Parts: sequence; structure tokens; C-alpha cells
Amino acid sequence: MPELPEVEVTRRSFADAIHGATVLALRLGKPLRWPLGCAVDHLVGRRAGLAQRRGKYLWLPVGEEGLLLHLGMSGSLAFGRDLGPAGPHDHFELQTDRGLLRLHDPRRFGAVVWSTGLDAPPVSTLLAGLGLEPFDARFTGTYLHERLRGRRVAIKQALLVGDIVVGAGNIYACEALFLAGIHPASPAGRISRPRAERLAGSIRQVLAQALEAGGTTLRDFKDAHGVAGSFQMQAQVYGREGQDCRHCGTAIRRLVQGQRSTFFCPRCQTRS
DNA sequence: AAGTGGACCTGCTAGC
DNA sequence: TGCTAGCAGGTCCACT
Repeated sequence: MPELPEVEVTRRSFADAIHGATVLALRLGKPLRWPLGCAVDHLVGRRAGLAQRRGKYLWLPVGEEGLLLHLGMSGSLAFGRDLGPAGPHDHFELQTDRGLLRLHDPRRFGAVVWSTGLDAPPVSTLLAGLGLEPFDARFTGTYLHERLRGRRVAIKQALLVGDIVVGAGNIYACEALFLAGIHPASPAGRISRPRAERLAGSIRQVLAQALEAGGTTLRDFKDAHGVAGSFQMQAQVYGREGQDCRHCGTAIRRLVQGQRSTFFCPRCQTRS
């Protein structure tokens, strides 16, 4: 579910509200991807800071320490004073004096991990190796071209790894490649300089548009106030197999790369 | 070292 | 109506 736009939309929807709140209690449901790493009452009495995002991770400072959150495939956060009783898929709750922060995650690929800081393990380990933020000024066509050099994997898969640039998951990688006119199976290392330049711009453009649209809600994504995204309405290729390309009318095709579906227009997207 | 496939877990939908 | 197979927004790990 949550790629960079959804995570950022989520962050913006609760960051101000929880900033400065005092932690009253913490409750855990079923196990998530990793154990919390501290006692459930460890953070009680400390104040939440301003939530930050790195890639698809969120970092919520609490006192001098903090919590790293990941929404996995099916996670979403809710924040409010009256969220009702916890359901069977609500696996993390942070009660504060300004409201309850709740992680809802049916598939439990998400995580909440305590750490003494962003630069301390285990968080530093999880974040090590992440590529540039797409809106970082250092993320240029030259950088992208340089980092793709020598890689034989398909460009679509190279983007998903996230060690070059973070934030584009399955939906936005497909959409960015469409915008750039690049076939998803093109070998990453054979992308020309000009095409890398275009792709870098397309990645930023797609993520910015999705952010503007409040993210993509395919099934159940909601921000912390329960608002759904609408980028799915403007998707050019994702989930549109068999439908007409909005640009040239050719039927959108689906292929499987690394056990994930890729959608593309066989006419608009070329290998060179 | 880079590339591949499996693993984690639950729910929904299409098809028989 | 009921069962089953296949699919889903992510990422880590073991193996070649």
C-alpha cells in the first residue's frame, strides 16, 4: 500500500497534532515484523516530537529517543481522541494526552521499533543503504545514470530496490517509467544519460502529483484522519491491463518482474 | 557482488 | 452457495 506519497500524506495528517503530546500508555496487539525492542511503559511520561519521514519510514521522536514506524503493505495510521475500541488488526496504540495514535495493519508486514535515536541501531541499520530522497537536490539525471551503470536488472526492479532513490514502489515505479517512455524491462545499465535525466524528472513528477492527490487508495489507504487518496483516478498504467493507453490507445499490458506485476504501454514505452 | 526466489500474513475476488 | 487459487501498496534473507 504505502509508498512515499501515502507515508508523507499520513505524516502530515498527524504530525502537528501529536507534536508536544505526552505519552500516557502504549499497547501492542499481535506481533508485527519486528519486536518493539523496549518495555511497553518505557516511553510513558515523555513528549512526542515532530514526526519525520525517511523513504517509507516514519520517525516519531519521543523524549530523547523515538519510534520508527513502517506501514508495510497494508498498514495505516489513525490519530484522534475518539477512535473507538481497538479492532483485531490494530496492533500498536500510543495513547497520549492529545489523542490516540493507532496502527491498523491486517497483514502485519509493518513495524514499530524503538530506538535511542535515528543514528543508533536498530534504526540506523534499517535506514542504512537507503538511496536519496527523490526531492533531494542531489537526485539528478546524472546521479541516476551513474548509479544505474553496470546493473543488468530491469530498470523497474532497480527502482524498487530503493538503494538509488527511495519512495517509488510498485505503483509509482510503473507510472514514472510510463511518463519517461521507458520500457520496464530495459536493462538498468543501458538507460542513456538523456533518458535517465527524463526518468529522474518523471519520478519526482509522479510522486509530487500523488502527494497532491492525497496518495493512492486502491483498497483501504486512509490518512490519519480517515481521508482516502485519489491518485488511482489519474494512474496511466497501474492496474489498467487491457484498457486503452490514455496517450495512444494501445492496450495496456501486464508482465511479472521479480514476482510483482508491472503495467506498461507497449507503444509509448520503448527499450531505447 | 549482483541477481533470484522464498518468506512473512491476511483478506479479497474471480472462477469453477 | 461454497471452495480454491491467485493476487495485493514492502522488504529482508538465504542462496547461486
